[in-house]
Amino acid sequence: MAVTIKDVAKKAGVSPSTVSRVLSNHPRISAETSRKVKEIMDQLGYHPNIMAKSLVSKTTNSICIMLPKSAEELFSNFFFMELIRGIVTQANRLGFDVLLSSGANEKEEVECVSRLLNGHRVDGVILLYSRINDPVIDFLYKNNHNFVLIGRSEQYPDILSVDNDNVQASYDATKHLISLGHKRIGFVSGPPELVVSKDRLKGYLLALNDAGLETKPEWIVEGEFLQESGYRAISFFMNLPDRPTAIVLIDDVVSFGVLRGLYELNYKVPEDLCLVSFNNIPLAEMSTPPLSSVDIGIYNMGYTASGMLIQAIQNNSGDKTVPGRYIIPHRLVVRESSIFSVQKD
Amino acid sequence: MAVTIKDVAKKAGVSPSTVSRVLSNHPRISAETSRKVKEIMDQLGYHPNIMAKSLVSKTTNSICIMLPKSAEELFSNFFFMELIRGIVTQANRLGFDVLLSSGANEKEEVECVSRLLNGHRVDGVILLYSRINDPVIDFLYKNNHNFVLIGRSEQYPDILSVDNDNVQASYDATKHLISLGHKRIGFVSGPPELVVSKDRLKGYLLALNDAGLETKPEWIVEGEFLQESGYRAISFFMNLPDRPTAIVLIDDVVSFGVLRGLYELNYKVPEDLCLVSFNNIPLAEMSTPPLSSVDIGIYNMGYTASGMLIQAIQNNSGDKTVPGRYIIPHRLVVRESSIFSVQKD
DNA sequence: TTGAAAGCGCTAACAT
DNA sequence: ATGTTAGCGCTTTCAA
Repeated sequence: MAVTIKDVAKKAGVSPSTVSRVLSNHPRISAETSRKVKEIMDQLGYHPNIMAKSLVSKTTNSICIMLPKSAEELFSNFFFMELIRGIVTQANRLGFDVLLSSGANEKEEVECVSRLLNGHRVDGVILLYSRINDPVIDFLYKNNHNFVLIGRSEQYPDILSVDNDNVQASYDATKHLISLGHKRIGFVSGPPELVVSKDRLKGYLLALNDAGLETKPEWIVEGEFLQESGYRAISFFMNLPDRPTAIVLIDDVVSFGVLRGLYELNYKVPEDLCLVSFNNIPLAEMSTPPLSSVDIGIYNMGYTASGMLIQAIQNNSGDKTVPGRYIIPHRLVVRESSIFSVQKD
Repeated sequence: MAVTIKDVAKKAGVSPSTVSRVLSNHPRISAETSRKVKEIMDQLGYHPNIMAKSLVSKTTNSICIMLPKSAEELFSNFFFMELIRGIVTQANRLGFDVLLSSGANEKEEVECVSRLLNGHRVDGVILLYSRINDPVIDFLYKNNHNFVLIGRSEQYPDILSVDNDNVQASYDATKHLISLGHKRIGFVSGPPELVVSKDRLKGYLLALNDAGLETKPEWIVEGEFLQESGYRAISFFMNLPDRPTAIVLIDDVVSFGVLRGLYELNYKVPEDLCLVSFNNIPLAEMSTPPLSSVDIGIYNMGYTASGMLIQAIQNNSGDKTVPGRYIIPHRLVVRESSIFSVQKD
């Protein structure tokens, strides 16, 4: 049997409550007793039972990360790992543990957060994705749980969320290509049910409109956050009669597929086609040619989301002065994949 | 206040213990009461308090994943994300939650697992890495905790672990290059404190020896699981008077750095240098040229480790018939980066 | 088949 | 500054 607070109390000749006070650095405890109790504690190898503490304090000092139903299909792994690193780092710094969960589908996801939150297993949840019309968000919102979104919700614009200004980011990326003289610019998007796909598409269209450039439905293709998407998209694009001379891509990984496809078709980047994508993963710098990419501060998003959630949890019995929405700044990193200027035609 | 077992009991006109029995599918409970109680449960929106249950049952149905101190520096993110996916999937399937933790250094890591395990927060731990002389492993082993290692321990060969036969895998990769006629083969290793680096180096040397080929200290360089390592290594290799015509690399990501470096130096793969690396990440297939790589079944390793740990936890009060060590099979996937045969010289 | 009661390890009034 | 006491919500003998 593990050593409990009572064992420590007995051996130290004090009451259990005194030991408890020492544990939580209660102000009104004599330095002497504190020292003695602490000594006995590690003499006995005492470790507080976290479950017992949680039971009475009604707080778990834990948060939960919900992975999307099929992380492997939707996103580049890099994105998630980086987000998670940020979340875990900040949570640990603030004395919180992090639980990782996922469901096979939306129903399971709801059941999962419900079990965890209502079962007092965790104090709050971070969703790593923002889907349009998400039942998980509905559940969390309606039951007044603590949660923060990576991204944003269209239905509930005021909920806690950490996001980029994806419209602006995409606008910037597109603008960059326009400034190089490109007139025909394509867009490879992500899954349409994700808010981020929608926002980036919007920014792209806005930039073209502002520049008075033509937009064509066939210059926009939807895909996933996978190389295959880029690979497929490119054979489509390059066969168009009026093919784009540059494209904006939802994710660096998609660019890799494009690069591969272009190589096989014997096209050169940036001479035949300029590329700008999002996320700026480390590999972007090392590809041939190095990829222009919008750095969106993924780690920072995770870190910030984690801090926001924990602040919300701790403020919960007080005033609700937590800001609703936090925008992580983005930064376009121009590399070789987009340094080719188009000749006047 | 949340609804408790008592509220359900009162409303159903039974005792709390009956409700508890319904919850755990106790055999001796009438179908009628069970039905009625369950009805009341979701009528009231009852959710069992996981902490309270843990406190009395002395089991948490949770395991913990320890991330290495600086995941970002040591390994490709892909590797970890894939491992984690496997662990979480299997754990959830078996009704376990997964906690994610990390420490800034080895001391913090020990403190962390100690707090979690001794504090009855989790029932067991999975270590995602195998370092030589690891104090975390010491701690876990000496305190008789439930844990499994991804990799293996040299000090404690009998502990639960999931691993590849890395010596053989590296032997196979090297043998493949030898069979193409290469006589001068280099090796880019990982951090020397990792067991996996040691094992793969061993397999490489073994293959060269078995083939009666020369080995040279300058054909072996140590690095990290980063592109930069490959990038640096290659400028070193290519300046050697008797430079290798092929290299084995510890990780695909390192190969990407090599590819970039070779491109800048105006060398061609596989004509000037053949490459084989480990892990077979999705990008390996999409690089130019596609990379030959040893698939080590990362997801499977995580999945298996998770299952083993949970089995160990559940068997703990019974017989110790859990197998100590599980080897995940590997498979060399040959692609363009290594299809060039050397001419007889 | 069900109920009563004790207790898991801890905290937090309320005393002193 | 410290002790006493009463639970937190659940499971589990023991009795009925």
